[in-house]
Amino acid sequence: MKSKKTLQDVAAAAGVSKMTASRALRGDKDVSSTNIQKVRKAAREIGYFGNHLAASLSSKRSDLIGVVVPSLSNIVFPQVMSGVTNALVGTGFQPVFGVTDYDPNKENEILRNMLSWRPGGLIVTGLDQPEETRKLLLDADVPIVQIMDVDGTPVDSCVGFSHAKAGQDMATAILAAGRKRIAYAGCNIDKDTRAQKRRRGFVDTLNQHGQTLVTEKIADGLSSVAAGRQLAKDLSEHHPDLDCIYFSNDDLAIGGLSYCIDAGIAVPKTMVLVGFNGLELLDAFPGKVVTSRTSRQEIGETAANLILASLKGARSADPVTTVIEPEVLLGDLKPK
Amino acid sequence: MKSKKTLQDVAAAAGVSKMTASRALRGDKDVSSTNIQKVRKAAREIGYFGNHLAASLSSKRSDLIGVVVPSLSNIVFPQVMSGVTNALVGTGFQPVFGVTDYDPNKENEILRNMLSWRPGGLIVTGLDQPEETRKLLLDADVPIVQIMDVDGTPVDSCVGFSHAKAGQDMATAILAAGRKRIAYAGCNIDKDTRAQKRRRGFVDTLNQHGQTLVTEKIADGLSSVAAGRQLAKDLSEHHPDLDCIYFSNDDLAIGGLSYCIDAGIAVPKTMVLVGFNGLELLDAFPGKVVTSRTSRQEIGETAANLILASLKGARSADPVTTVIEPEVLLGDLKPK
DNA sequence: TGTGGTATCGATACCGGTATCGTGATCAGT
DNA sequence: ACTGATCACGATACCGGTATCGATACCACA
Repeated sequence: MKSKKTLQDVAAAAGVSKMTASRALRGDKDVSSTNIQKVRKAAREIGYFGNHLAASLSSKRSDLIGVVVPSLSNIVFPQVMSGVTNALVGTGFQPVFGVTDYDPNKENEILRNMLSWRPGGLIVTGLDQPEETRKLLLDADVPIVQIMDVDGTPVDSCVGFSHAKAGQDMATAILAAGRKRIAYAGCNIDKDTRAQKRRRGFVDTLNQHGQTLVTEKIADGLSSVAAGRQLAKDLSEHHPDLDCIYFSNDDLAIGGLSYCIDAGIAVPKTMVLVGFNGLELLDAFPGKVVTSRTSRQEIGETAANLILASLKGARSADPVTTVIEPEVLLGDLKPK
Repeated sequence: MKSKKTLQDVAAAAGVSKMTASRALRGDKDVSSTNIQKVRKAAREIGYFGNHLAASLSSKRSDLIGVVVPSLSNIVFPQVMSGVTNALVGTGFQPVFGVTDYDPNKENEILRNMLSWRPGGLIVTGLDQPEETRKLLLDADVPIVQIMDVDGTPVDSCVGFSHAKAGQDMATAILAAGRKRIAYAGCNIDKDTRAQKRRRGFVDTLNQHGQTLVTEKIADGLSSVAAGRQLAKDLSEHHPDLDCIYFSNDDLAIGGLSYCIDAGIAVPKTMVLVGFNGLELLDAFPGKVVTSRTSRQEIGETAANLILASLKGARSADPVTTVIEPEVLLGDLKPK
């Protein structure tokens, strides 16, 4: 049992040629049912499982789909990955995940590495890759789907939504609710370009209505509930007259909510807390946090399906951009 | 730029043989510094990146580390994956993730698939694989680390903690706090064997102290905040005299907390809510939920490092079992 | 000058599959 | 019985690298 079994061993055990064994195991045509049985039996008995390395090298294609996400510290990207995985189940394709930590250099390195495995396709988060990485993708000659954003020029296909618009829509909703003393609270701002786009959309819309942010505060490190709690504390202590905090995501907003609850600040009456993503977690606080619900699973599934379609369609299908619009959830916040 | 560049192309461009180019790019010995420069330059200029398929096939080893987790719907396993990724950064090894959805058949299939890529090592969640899968792993001849559990017999090495003991410890703590009317609330019970082990440890310890569960309730589907909220509602409506609910994890417990807050039930005074994992999310509710803090990142990192050590040590190192004990966090619960 | 050692390189043989094409056998139709 | 088509199968040539070993050049030293 120790020695690696090769197709040759299976063939020998089944009394046929390597080629026939190969065909039989892959369900190719041109094999008699007798031999199919024999080969399958032999493979099972000697404990054979294929060698994807050799198979992919020989056939010049692999059934790997590379998926590159910036972070695992927040449930959002695991959910995207989950969507990809679901869409790929039963197709014979297997996802391979890479994590960039929002580092463009690491992203480039990961993509190079993935491409060297000759994947069937690539799913990459975001549209804002540096020029060098972009070129890498353009030259790659595999279907590529960029996800989670549509504000920019995709390399190939694209599934997501406009963060700029999400920020604008939220600002409109907040203004409609009559809020005037608004702060921004974020994390990791220079690295997460999508959060930046939301912020910009939000601020621009405020400005267009003659308003400005009262203040803003950016915490170091990754977003977390604890960071949000601290941000809310700092902001409301320095600016007791705030009536709304726009957080860069739900994790922070929930931290803010936890602070407000403890500090006896009425939410959303006295203070509106705005997040982003619409995490299921918010079910624990019905109506409290204003947010935009994004469909992470659906984005992952759609991206994977685009890859599959493009792979099935032999020649590279035309690039598609699919927008999966977030839904603004106002919760208990009633427009005046 | 379109045509795939091969090592041969690089060699030609650099005016050396394929073999010299190969050595130069891998930093092997026996290459003059002149040629190293020439080859590197040529590779950069024609946009060459290697072919891991060919390299791994030829060298009979790949730098892939397979990581199999049961779920992505909860932040716990992404954090483990994150730990693995961190430990692997800069080592030249790349993690490949698979998700089983707690389905043993899917797990077997994923493992077969991974093994067919001849990975350098395998990290697998849990010790309770069916016999057939266990045999697959035993015959695999790659370093294997099973994680998140130590209650059982590992195939090779193992990193985690005893869920039975975690359940026992928690029961001891709850009894010490004087709680007598205790319910169990879980999800997905038949599939998550580790949650089962905790439950059993918990119940056994209650019994040893002459107590029994007042009731228990299992929700269908995956654990979630919403499910926990509903479980808490059902349990406390049917059993108004409960003074403690032992949830199978923190997600459910937080849902329970959210119900209690809305229902005006004092936590932990009137009702003790117990979870498991010690998610960072609990920072939003300081002191409210009793839980056991597990070190997911650390488990992932340790597992990856074990694989690396075993790979570096040429011959398979002796199996190691590393216990990373969870810490019981009682929060505001004071023993009477 | 002869000898041995070291540094550098290339020819060749694989790694374990798959693509391709050719061969013999079987069978229907005339 | 002969022809052409279809079926089943195997021999052979790769896929794009790496391992191995032998060849060459250069140098130190006897």
